[in-house]
Amino acid sequence: MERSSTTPGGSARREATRQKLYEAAVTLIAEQGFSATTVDEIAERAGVAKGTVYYNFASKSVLFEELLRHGVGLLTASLREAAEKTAGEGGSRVDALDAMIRAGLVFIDRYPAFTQLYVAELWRTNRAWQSTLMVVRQQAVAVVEGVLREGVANGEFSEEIDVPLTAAALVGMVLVAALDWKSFQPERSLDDVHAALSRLLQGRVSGR
Amino acid sequence: MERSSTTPGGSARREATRQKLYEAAVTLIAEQGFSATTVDEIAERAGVAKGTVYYNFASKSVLFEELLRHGVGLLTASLREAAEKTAGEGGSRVDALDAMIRAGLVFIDRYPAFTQLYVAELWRTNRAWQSTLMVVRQQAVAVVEGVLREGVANGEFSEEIDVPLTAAALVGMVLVAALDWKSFQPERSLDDVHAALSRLLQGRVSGR
DNA sequence: GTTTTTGCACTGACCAGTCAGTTCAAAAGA
DNA sequence: TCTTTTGAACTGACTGGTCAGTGCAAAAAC
Repeated sequence: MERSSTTPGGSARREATRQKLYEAAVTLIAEQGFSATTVDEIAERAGVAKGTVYYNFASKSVLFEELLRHGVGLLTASLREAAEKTAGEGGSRVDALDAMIRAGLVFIDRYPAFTQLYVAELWRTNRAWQSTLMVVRQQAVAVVEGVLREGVANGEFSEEIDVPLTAAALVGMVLVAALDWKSFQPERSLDDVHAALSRLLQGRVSGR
Repeated sequence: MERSSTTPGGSARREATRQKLYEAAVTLIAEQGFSATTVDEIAERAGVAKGTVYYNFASKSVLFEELLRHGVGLLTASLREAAEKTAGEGGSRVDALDAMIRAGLVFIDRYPAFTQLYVAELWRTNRAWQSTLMVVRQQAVAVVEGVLREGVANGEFSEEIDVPLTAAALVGMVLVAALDWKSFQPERSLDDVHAALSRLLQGRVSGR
């Protein structure tokens, strides 16, 4: 009997094949895009028969959709943790933003293929997983927006900032810088990249 | 007789059909991705026979590649113009960056579909048009890097900034903010968005 | 009279999804 | 302990459809 593919309660075996399929799919789709990646390729790279893909996921789209949910979930948790940690330590909201930048970089460092694929899909319209994507995106961005709002509330940030737009800009800054890092100067250290972005965040670009 | 599809010297008529094909392709590919978009669809939307597509372009890939070249060329020219104009007016390099942010926003406002498609392809590897894309990307980013270097040279920016990384981060900031603007709050004015990003650029976020 | 476009039939490769059958570990039965 | 049964998990050949690209004669545009 088939089981709903929305995760929980699967056997350990099943969960393991799912994981293998995610890993295979993420790199292939990051490189080639969703439509150019065949189910046969995914199965082959995962070391599994094609039928197994369909035993575990209702369709190619569903596999992809769950992959998105899974990945963005990890990112959101990581951002939230970074924000809460600095709050617990009594750090300023700028410190929280800085910690989140680092968390973002760590994530992208660990899952570059996922990040790539996420960016490639995010602003597309009319795709099957569009609504799923909106939901998870909003969860992640909301963490950044939350910190900005706290900063405005306690006077640390100007009341004139546009919270959603500034959040998007900050995310973009980290995203694009990190993807360029991974693509074009992968030998650089995370600390190095983090330092450059910190500087930009704190307006220590102009002046000396 | 077939003609090389690398543009110049085409008749006005031919150039017009090419343009129609670009416009049709850009929206379709932005929405669906390259592989999911069929040549038949492109031809239909352009109001042209399928054979005409192949009379004008050697293949689907070549059509797309020329589209990329064309679009990024427009962007680069626009950025360069913005940078040179403020230089001519004796503005500071921060002013130049600000003018380029505006130029970027204007571009994205006018060609949202192209921008979307460009972002979706930029960090992919192993695609046919990969090398073309690297070249045009570098042309555009180089304009930003140039302004940053001038700023460092004349003491306006810290010598410690990492030019390529900061350039990437700035591009990312504008790109993501603008795509979010177009996708989620399209009613806002360009000036509004520009003001928010200016503030961020000039470090007027923290403090009041 | 040359270039460009049209319309349309055709091909061959490719691919998402299906399904009848296999495997095997663990439960039930002896 | 050994045997049988069960069913979840997996397999891979197969199908039906799709799509990039071709070929070509006739029309339209220049």
